Amino acid sequence: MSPGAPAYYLTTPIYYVNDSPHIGHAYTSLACDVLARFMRLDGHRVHFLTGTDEHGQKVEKAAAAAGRPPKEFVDEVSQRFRALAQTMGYSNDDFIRTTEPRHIEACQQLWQAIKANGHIYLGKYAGWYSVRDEAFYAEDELKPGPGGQKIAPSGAPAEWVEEPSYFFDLSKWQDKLLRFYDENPDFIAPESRRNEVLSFVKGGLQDLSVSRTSFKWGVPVPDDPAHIMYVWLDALTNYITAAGYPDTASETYRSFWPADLHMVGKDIVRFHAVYWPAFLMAAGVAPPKRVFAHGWWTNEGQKISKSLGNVIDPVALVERYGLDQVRYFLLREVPFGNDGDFSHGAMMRRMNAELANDYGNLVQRVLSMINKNCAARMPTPGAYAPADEGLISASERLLPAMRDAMARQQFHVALERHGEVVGAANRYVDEQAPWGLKKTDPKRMETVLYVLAEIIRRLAVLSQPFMPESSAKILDQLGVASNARDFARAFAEGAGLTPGSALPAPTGVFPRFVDPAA
RNA sequence: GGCGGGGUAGCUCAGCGGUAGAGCAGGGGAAUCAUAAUCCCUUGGUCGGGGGUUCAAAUCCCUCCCCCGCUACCA
Repeated sequence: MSPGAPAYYLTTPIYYVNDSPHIGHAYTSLACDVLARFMRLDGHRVHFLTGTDEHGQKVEKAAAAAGRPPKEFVDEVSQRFRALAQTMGYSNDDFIRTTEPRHIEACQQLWQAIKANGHIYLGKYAGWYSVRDEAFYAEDELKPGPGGQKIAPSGAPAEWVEEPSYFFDLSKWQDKLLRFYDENPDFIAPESRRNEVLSFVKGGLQDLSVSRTSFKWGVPVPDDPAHIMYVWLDALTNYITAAGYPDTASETYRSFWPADLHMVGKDIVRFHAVYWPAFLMAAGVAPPKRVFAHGWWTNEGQKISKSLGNVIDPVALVERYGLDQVRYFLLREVPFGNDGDFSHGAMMRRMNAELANDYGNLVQRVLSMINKNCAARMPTPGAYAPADEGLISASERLLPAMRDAMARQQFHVALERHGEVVGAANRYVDEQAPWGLKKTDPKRMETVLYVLAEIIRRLAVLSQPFMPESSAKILDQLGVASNARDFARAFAEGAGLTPGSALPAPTGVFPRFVDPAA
């Protein structure tokens, strides 16, 4: 990638090490991975970041329960997320851990910048706390219990506690945030989430407690090590840590910050779209360009929960259906941003109808005709007929169409456009009936098969971000050089397939799923 | 309660002032190169209920009924 190429920085949230990796994690990272691959192929210098959030009381307790020092404990459990990245084929450029020195330094520097600007003050954090739930509750959430006790919604007793805490003066940021949203209408997507954030901020903001003294496992507050930084100030900072902060003069920082996109689940929009830009503005750091909040999955129509025991393990899906098939399904099935339902039936329909029957079979029927009728060599085209031109031009319009969809994170639209060209190509095969031309007009047959091979080349180039392995197999079978698969080269003048070049025997790329139960 | 989104064919959804659309599922046919894949045609809806505006309303207004999200400091 040339040094002058435009930079593109995108992030997943850092995943809490105490969780087991599930489909939610896989989904967020997958969306980023596909976008990262797309942008790389489209000539960008991409920095794709993911990682783990390793601090907090729960981790401290879990480590203690396991009888291990916290650091040793997180070294082990964070490995599960790196393994997931491996299994799912993610192309992240960095994997950040909040326990790394670079991150601790960045957090403390950011804290000092915010404090130096007068936005952090020492106060007292007071509230109704339930030890059993490890959570604070608002007055109106509590019910009166026996003996004047306050009872939390969970049924656990709550007690009034006070502890010294540093506060961030979030209450002063309402107007600035609203102006920021107004000036950056694309900052929060989709629209529905933007509305929610706007109404939340318009409703008024309270100062935010940003330190704790009740546990130790976290980033120490500069000049007051009795406090550790609380939750989001620590976690969110990872995005600038990985860009090189506090070294704002570094090449990395100047290229990649502000980030182009923070991909998040809908449950954590507020932290990313309200607190984070406020923290950064308070420190004099530019806020990110965009936050996209995607939806959640249900399992066969059921809400997913640990207690129901219907958590979806992405690794098991990949073993059952195949990596590219799962990648395709997750991004094709649901308008990105909406909630979606994962079901075996839907998975099977997509992978059989759209991948095996439409796309895979298109490739297979064309390659085997070439193999059998053109002596396993790329056919030589004659002059193009209007039908040929029509199909070629449809494939040329596909890149800009997909680029536009990807810029808006509308993965399903990108795949839909791709599928439309697959459909057009299948219709073209039937209309041209090259098997009939074999006897009547072999020159024409060669032209038709060449046009089809060209269309397949472009389709495979464009499906690489979504289905890297399968697309590579197709491009290999067409004899496309591995350095000719980026968009600029693949769509350049004269980038077409070489007539007469020898081709390997075709092998199927998208197997049909046969249900053993059926 | 407040704010926001939604209720359209069996399913998932698009349409948002001009006499109802797509994909899948269902039915019929063509073709036979191919992973029994492909292609063509087709059944199917009083567009949540009621009222109103308009020459004309899924589409605008009013009202009622349902569903979902947000309504702050576990991540």
